[in-house]
Amino acid sequence: MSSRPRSVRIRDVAAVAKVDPSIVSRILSGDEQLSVRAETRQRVLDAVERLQYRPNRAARMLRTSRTMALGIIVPDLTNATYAEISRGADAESAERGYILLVVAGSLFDRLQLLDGRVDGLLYAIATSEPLERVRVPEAPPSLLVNRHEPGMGPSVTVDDESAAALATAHLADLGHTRIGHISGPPHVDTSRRRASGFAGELTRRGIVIAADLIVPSTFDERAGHAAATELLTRRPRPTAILVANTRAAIGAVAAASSLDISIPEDLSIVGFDDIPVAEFLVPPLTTLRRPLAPMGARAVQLLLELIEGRSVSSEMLEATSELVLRGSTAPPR
Amino acid sequence: MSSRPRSVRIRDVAAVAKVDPSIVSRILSGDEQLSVRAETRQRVLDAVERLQYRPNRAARMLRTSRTMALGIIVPDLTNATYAEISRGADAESAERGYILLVVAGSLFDRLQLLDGRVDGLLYAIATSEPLERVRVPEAPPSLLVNRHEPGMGPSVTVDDESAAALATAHLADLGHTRIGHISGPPHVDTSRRRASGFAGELTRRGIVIAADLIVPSTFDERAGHAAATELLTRRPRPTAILVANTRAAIGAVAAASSLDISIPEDLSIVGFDDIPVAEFLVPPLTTLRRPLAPMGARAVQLLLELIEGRSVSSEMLEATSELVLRGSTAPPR
DNA sequence: CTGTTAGCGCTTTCAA
DNA sequence: TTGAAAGCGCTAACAG
Repeated sequence: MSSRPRSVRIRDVAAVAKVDPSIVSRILSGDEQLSVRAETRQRVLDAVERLQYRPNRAARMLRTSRTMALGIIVPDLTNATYAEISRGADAESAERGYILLVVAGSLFDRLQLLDGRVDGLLYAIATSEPLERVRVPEAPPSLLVNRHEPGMGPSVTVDDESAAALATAHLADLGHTRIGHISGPPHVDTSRRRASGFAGELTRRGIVIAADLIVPSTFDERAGHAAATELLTRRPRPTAILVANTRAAIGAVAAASSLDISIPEDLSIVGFDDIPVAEFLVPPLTTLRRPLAPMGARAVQLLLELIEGRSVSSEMLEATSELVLRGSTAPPR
Repeated sequence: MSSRPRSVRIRDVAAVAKVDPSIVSRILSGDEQLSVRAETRQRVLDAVERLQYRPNRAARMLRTSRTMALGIIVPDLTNATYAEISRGADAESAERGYILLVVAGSLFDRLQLLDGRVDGLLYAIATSEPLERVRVPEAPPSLLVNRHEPGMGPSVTVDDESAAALATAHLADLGHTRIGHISGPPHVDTSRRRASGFAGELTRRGIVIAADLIVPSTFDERAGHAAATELLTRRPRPTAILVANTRAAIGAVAAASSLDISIPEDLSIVGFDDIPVAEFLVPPLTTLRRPLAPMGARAVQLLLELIEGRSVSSEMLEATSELVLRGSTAPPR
């Protein structure tokens, strides 16, 4: 039961350096206005070093009403897409002197516990989170990432529609005409933009879209498996599928295998988001590499604007998605 | 540039309820000692409700020297094993009134930014993080999870040795005698305990262990691919491989496929950790389901002990691992 | 059963 | 170029 040693306070440093605490404070926070003799500054720095002084975070927060932390809420930590978005957000946060805190789970549950710990919040929620409840009193400035929702405030997205069109064009170029789409939850705009890119490209090429070849799903393997099974029992069977998420695409590959359908001979598959596992599936998965990290980084920039009181409007990133060609796509046989 | 409205303070609530701020404070923090008239309590609660009062976190932290937050540092967010450990830790934290903050990256870089934001820290670092540097002044009470390191303070692990033995026994029972092991980094005790469980079980059965059938690797698909390629070009070739990590196992499956070796006919594979994707690989992967969430939960319990000043010793969980039989293992042909 | 008081450690405005 | 003073909002010991 060792009681922890009392920590070093700014006044201890001041005493050692023989200056006033306010001088120490201003030196340490890099106050531009301050003019101080080089020798005095050195004395202070030495004292800080010698005493191993670390400012008390709570006191600083109380005084400045700033936490210098940002949060990102993700539906679950298992999703590599969010991991990548977070990575970009994290790097940008660090750049700006903030720490990014990742919290998993439902937004609504977490808001109270997060209250007062962050200056702003990124919502990376592609799931069916009841977004209406987000506008609660304890919510700090916030920004939606990878999703846009009218009335929900500003957001950052990428051009999912063009990405879907790019993948669809690839499949059509290979000669596929009966192409299915396993889409995300229909109430999420990201899903709708992808579906519309898919349909638009087919229309542009004069390929008729069978309505029953678009099957909604969610973002995990099991749901992808179920959706693909449904799609692959349709007659005539699609010869290619664009899957709106790589985890679901993995499920789709498994479903094809259960049905003894070979990839890519009998079925081509393209998945959204080039997560690390994609390259090592059998066959390696052709994917759409969306600019996820840049999206996370941009989200932080905009959130910081918001925190500083400037108004911000929703943005779609200029950066485009790239098609990563691997073994899961081929001409129909 | 709208300046945010000044927030409601405890004294505002006190004024409305016509009591002293200290009464409000004690009612809200559930002070047992306090005896207060039911009617007074109600007046306070009503005022809190009406004013939408939320205590200022920084002030509370400053006063109590407690943040009521715990942190967990993971090497990267992409790893489903850590995600599962975090899930368990998160649930237990919530139970105890704490929030769990997840931070990705290198421990050493993050310590400063995390300083003062958490009461304790879980290190879920299976990588080659230079652990010596952990003992820096700004480190709060901490606990190692999924890894034990002498001199590094208390840890929580599970019985990896028995788990490895269990998987090895399964392979031997199927009739395999030439079994390889793709292990984790040799300087991590978790890897060594697995390798020792593997070797022990073979010895117990009188199976000779060829030293060149144990190949070290790290925890991702690419490394697993490389290690498996190495292993599968040995002659005579192993007919089964125990892989110390599921991401590496995925790489191993890919390597077998590149070499035209069929699973499970020509090669059986067992991976550590039953991550969601395992069930949907082709073939579905036989895995060891370690009690990851319980390990995370127990880690939080012990960390809380540590924070309360009690001394804690390293623990290995009683809960055992379970072998999840799927399609990647079969008798040798 | 309720109120008074002091102070956590810091930053910032103002004065010298 | 440096110092003095005030106060952020809360809790806890003590007093009544």
